[in-house]
Amino acid sequence: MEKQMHTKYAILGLLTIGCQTGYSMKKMMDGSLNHFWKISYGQIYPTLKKLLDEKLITVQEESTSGKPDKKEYQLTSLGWEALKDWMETPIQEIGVEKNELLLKLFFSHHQSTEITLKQLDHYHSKLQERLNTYHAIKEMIYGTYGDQEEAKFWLLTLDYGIRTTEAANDWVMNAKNVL
Amino acid sequence: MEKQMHTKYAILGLLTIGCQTGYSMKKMMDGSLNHFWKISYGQIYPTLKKLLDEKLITVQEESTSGKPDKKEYQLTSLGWEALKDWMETPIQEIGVEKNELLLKLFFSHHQSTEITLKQLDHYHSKLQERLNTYHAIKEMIYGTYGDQEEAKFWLLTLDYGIRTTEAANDWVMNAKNVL
DNA sequence: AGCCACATGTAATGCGTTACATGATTGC
DNA sequence: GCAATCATGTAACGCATTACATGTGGCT
Repeated sequence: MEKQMHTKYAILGLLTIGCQTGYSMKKMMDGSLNHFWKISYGQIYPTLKKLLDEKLITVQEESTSGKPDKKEYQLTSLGWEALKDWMETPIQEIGVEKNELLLKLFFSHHQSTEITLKQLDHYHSKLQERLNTYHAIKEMIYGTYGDQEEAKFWLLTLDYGIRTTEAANDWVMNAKNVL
Repeated sequence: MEKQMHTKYAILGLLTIGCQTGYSMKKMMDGSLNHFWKISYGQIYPTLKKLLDEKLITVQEESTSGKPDKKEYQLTSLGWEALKDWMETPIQEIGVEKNELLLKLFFSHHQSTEITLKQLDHYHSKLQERLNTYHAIKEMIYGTYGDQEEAKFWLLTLDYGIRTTEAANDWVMNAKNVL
């Protein structure tokens, strides 16, 4: 198996939840997976081409009447197998998120406490923004997909974001007291 | 200012806390900043060269007697200024950490609950490992740097890791019950 | 003799973003 | 008429990792 190629499996996965075009994959990512995954067209289209080469997907070009070209992709049985294998494989390691605020804090000894507190406050407001976004997505999922079985899993991933962000918030509060 | 170039400021910062060689910078990163930042020699040495060009640092080559070449870098006043500016600039956005477990969970509707639970258990053990590492680093910092003023900030960054990892752990426990 | 820690560096490669380029359909 | 949404795609660039290449000093 390749090194990373998570993008590949992300796309295979998206094909199983109703995203059949590159465009709709991007939309889904931006709308509902944005808190733990991102993808750009610069990855999507070349990857789709690659997946075709590997026979993991097939395509049906729709050029019905005047409509623009639209390519609808489907998983092949090979594709399903590849996805299943990946889904069952335990993750090798938890990624390290680079955190610019922590990097700054790490070197903050040279700096006035006042400025450090300002940075923490600013970070707190960013976290708060993020929490608001998460709650908005949650409502959206309830509204738009509430009846679908998949929604359970989608809400779980959101809950992860909410809990860890709240923990970060608690940390900020404590850090401000310690300084 | 350049797009990202966080690496540049990470190196400037490391120069202020006693890491004067590329080698010791890497060691410090691996030992104490590993939970929120990583760096490789492939970045360090080219970046040091660049910082020299920009006159943000200077170098003293030590070739005393038979010893191997060793380059000790120092911040110039320009370098201090650049670092200070960066330290005071509020971060533009909180990074999105790609989370492979969440990606898998997002598509788990097609999969047996048994396998999903296995994935969660495995993730839990990874989180636990990470927590152990964090506590070990905490002890190390107390022991090695406990008297230095910087230690306060270093322990705060660790506390961030501990709190968010514990929150992730709580989430796993809850997710297992929900499934 | 062999291994580990110290120490520096480059080249190939991988992964991803950004900016660009194009064009139809729908709704105001 | 104009903006937004739908829709596909590429080229240049940036950032970082990995593997390679080299060498000393000290300890066992």
